[in-house]
Amino acid sequence: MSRARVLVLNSALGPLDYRVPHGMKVEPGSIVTVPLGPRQLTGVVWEADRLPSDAEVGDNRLRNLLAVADVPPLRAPLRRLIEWTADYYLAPPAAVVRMALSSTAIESSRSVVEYRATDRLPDRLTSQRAQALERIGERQGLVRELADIAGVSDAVIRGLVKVGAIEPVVVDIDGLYPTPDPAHAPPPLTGEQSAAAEQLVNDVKARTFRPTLLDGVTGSGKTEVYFEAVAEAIRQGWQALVLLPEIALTEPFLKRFTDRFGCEPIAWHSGLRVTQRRRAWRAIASGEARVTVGARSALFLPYADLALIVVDEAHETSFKQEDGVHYHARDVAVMRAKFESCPIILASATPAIETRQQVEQGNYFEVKLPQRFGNATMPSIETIDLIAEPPPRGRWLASRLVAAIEENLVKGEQSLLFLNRRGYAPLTLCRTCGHRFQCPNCTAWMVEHRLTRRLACHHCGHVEPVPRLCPECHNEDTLVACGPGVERIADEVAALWPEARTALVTSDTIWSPVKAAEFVASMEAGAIDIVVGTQLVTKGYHFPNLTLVGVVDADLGLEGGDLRASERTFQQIRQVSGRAGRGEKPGRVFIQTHSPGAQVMQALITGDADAFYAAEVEARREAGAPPFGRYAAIIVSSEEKAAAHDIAHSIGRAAPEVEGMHVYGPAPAPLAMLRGKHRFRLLVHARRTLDVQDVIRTWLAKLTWPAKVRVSIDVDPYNFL
DNA sequence: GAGAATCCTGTC
DNA sequence: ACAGGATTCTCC
Repeated sequence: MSRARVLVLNSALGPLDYRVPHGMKVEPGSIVTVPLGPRQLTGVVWEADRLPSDAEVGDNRLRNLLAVADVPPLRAPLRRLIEWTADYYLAPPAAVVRMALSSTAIESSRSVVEYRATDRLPDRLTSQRAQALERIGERQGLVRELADIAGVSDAVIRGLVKVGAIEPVVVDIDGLYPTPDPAHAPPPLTGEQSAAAEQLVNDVKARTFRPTLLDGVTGSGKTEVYFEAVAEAIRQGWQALVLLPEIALTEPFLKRFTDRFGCEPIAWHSGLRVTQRRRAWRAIASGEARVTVGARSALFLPYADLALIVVDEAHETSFKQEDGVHYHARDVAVMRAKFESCPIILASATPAIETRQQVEQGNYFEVKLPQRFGNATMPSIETIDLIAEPPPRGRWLASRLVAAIEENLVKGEQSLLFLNRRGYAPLTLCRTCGHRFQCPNCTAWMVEHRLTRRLACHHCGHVEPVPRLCPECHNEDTLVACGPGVERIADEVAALWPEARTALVTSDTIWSPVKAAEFVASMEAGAIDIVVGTQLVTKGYHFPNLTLVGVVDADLGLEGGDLRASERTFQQIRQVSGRAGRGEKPGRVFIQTHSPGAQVMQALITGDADAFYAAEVEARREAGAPPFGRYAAIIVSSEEKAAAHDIAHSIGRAAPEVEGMHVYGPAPAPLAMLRGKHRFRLLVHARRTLDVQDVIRTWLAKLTWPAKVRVSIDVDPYNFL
């Protein structure tokens, strides 16, 4: 009799065995529907010897598989990647496999009914109906999606369908995507660029695992160079994947891609509608989707014939997933390339120390682009010592920076002010009694947002209106905002230059690819003089008329002092500096800091990245920090403080004595309370060669804890908060 | 992860 | 003895 081991999409469950009924054909990777008690679940058939089950179940107790999905089985390289990820990041395999399956993608129907407005208006146009029709406009989608867009209930939409103001449209989900044309508009490349491109193209042709760091200064044309490798994959009829760190970057990327290849690639991100997602998934699995661009999650899609992976802005820390499975997309991408036997390109102007180290050790190859494209030169960089020349009281821009912006306005060139802090002020307190507004769910101050007139917690999303009275001493109008956020800088800019056209760029104002596109368009049209923005503006954009960058508070990233603080500050400021002077005109950068003598600041001024990195690498080596040693965090959280505390301590007491490993804590995690849960953290530090995962696995396997306590493990943590 | 089964505890 | 609340077990 034929049995199948199935990895069901439920992290709490181990693998389950089923009987394969007569006439049904399954193989490892097949996506199946299985019965579980009274319910039905989706799962993936797996090699039984690779997924040991905790207790063998006899043949007589097996139930039949219900159905096999009409999509290609997950291929072996992806299955190995899922196993590797679960193993390395100490996550349940089911949680990883879930990232590979878009649950809606595997439904068997070939078409789906969407709805769109007609030009007929209903006889009875209620306010709800009017609102719905106005907000829906030209859009098309499922009833549920249209209702969301319109801010009305499903019933309103269904009512409009009934009276003919909205009509159904049958959408074929397997409709064809256009194929990008490698010969559409190849750009002229410099000698340096073509040499780099040729190397990468050859790697694609060879179709073997080969990781390459594409190390090019900002504005050196990295994208144009790796596009040649993408072009080769398309020419061969294979697939390519480009990973970007943020959705905000996809819009400009799509435009550049279209200019080069004549049509858009497949975009994969959280903002996709259900049908778009389903269609993209199926096209990727069938091999029809030739080039996919996406955020982290695109990494686990079931590519039929993947021949190239590009990780753009590979140094970005947002590639590290901070909830669910704590994976680092850059590292997992390398593993995927290994399992798929294809080249991978890590592109960055400021590569991470870990990546440089891999080059150093000969594990990764390196292709360098040291020159800016065309006549563009690197911007000049100077610091402004906030102690020697402080801004006027209640202001945040020093006079030298103000003067430079003034000059730029007169010349008709654009300026950018960078401050990596959303909102108006990071802390609000009462002048009379000293009361500080803290989030009720987290150990964090409430951040004032003047645009929305709210106090918001940036960790859990809790919002409350800004009160007029102090909740503590009930005095009126005694609340003061402490410190600047981007909104406050924008206020200062408006006060200094009331006639200047300014734009505020943060995740609060640019929350969709469409918004990003609007911003880019008005920048390019010259309709903006001064941009004030968070890290959202530090990368990816190319504005030739932007010639001045001011870093409002360069010390911000150094606070907290985790092991990557200096590196991150260097990368971030170097990236934002790279926005200046990308065209014909030279760029200038001003860095406001309290410690202009600090090594990071000196490295930024002189541009001597090598010396900075050498010093950082030495410091890491001495501390046994990554990449010379490893960390893993064990985070114990619970709504009950005592429960979290007790379990954390019993885990600490059970810590094994292992040569080359040390356990710190437990201690209250730096964010001792997050989203209403109390958190304690143990930090495991180990030498590089130790299999920490295995140690932690056996260590925790001996312990039990009640369901109200959650224990999560973060291997190679980035966020020490 | 959900529903059923079982275990605990306070109250009469 | 028994409600009813919390916890644990079972799904292949």
